[in-house]
Amino acid sequence: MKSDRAYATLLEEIQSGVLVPGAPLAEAELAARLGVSRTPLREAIGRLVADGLAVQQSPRITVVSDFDAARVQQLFEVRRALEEAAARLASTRGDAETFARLADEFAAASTNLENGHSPAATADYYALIARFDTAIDAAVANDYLTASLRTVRTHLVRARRLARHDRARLRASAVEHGLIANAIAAGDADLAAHATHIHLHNALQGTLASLSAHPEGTP
Amino acid sequence: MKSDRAYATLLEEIQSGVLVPGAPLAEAELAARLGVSRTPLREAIGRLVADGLAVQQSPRITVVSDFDAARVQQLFEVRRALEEAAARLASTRGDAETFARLADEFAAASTNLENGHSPAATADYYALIARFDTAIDAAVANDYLTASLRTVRTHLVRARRLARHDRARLRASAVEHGLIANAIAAGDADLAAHATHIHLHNALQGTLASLSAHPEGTP
DNA sequence: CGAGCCACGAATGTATACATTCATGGGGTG
DNA sequence: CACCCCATGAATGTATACATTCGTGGCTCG
Repeated sequence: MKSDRAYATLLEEIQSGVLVPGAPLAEAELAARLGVSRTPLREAIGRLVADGLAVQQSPRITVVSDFDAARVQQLFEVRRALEEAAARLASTRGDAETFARLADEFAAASTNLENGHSPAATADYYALIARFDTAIDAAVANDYLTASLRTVRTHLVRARRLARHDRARLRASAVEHGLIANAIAAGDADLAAHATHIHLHNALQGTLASLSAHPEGTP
Repeated sequence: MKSDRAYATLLEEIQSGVLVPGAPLAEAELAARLGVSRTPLREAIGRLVADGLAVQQSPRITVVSDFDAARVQQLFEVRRALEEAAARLASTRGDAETFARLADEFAAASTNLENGHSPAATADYYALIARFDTAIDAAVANDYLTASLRTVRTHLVRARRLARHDRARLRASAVEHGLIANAIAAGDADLAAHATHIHLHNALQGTLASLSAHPEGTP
């Protein structure tokens, strides 16, 4: 459907920063630019508002939602709550084999990220995280939790772009994910939850540090 | 706006059970019944889908989402994660005076629910809970958490309707809420989180018990 | 007699025309 | 000269007309 394509395009533009926070989402202009009529475009904007990626600034003006360091902290408060719960539930319900294999992949990714600047290594790593997230969702088998996590992950993409983690942080992240995956594979809910807590603490610290280092610059 | 009214009406009908799980949301029929054209009605249905109250069963058929005991358990898993986190954050950030006063109101509600069958007492109690939720949201000051909790609360209304708690359960609930409010007022995050955990455990048990007692009957 | 295919219809998806509201700017008046 | 009011327009909100797709029913052929 055209409304799906319009939503996907606008989502990508917001996540990638083409549409910056505060940018107005004017129907006529976007409809012309995306080559659809206003009807499917309105539907796309409605979904963005439901996601929290856009907000109705005034009754007639919809803009891209704000996203700064304070918002990142708020996002991680929710992320901690949901991912710790998910890690606990996955430990009880998940398939040990699946998560043991993912732990191995995280170990491999950790060493792979050590070698020089393979430009694809970063993308590969994020793809691995996406597969890990999918495995968590499947293990937890809770539509409400999956839906809430989907929203968090959608916003998280914006945080990743702002932060631009260095290679060292990514390598540490891989190790931390390996710990979580192993804990889930072992069925140790407390360990999985605590490992998740540690990981999110480090991820938040790294993100905030990167944010204050390059507030909006390009280096 | 007409789309807002259509959304509010359909939301109310799903929450109250007029529209049962699996009921198809046909655009033409609903548009005629609600007295709006298909455009704002489509927007309303889109919002229901975003809330998870409706699902696209097939590419062309949207129905009211399922809701049974298993779903209630899933919902409470998310609710536990979010409300425990919210209780902790409110303990740190909340205004002690506000929550001390709410604790008093819960105490009063508890005794008020003891006296005979004042039919308005139940409605008053749910209104008090709504004010408590609002106070939590204000104290936490986290848009992402508030948004996630809003979704949970929306679904929770369906659970309440299925369960039809007895007076004793409501009285116990008031006492439990009083404990949470006092813990937040005292700034004791652990106590608030644990009191929330206990409350949600009891609320889930009560709901599931009521559900298995009257699976769908009218007594 | 059964199975498969075609045609028709009813539904959704999209585009566009119409209504409405809010903002802005210009003109008039105090 | 400044302030207020009204008019004009550009935006959104709504209705409707058009396009498209999927399902169903009946007909035909094996």
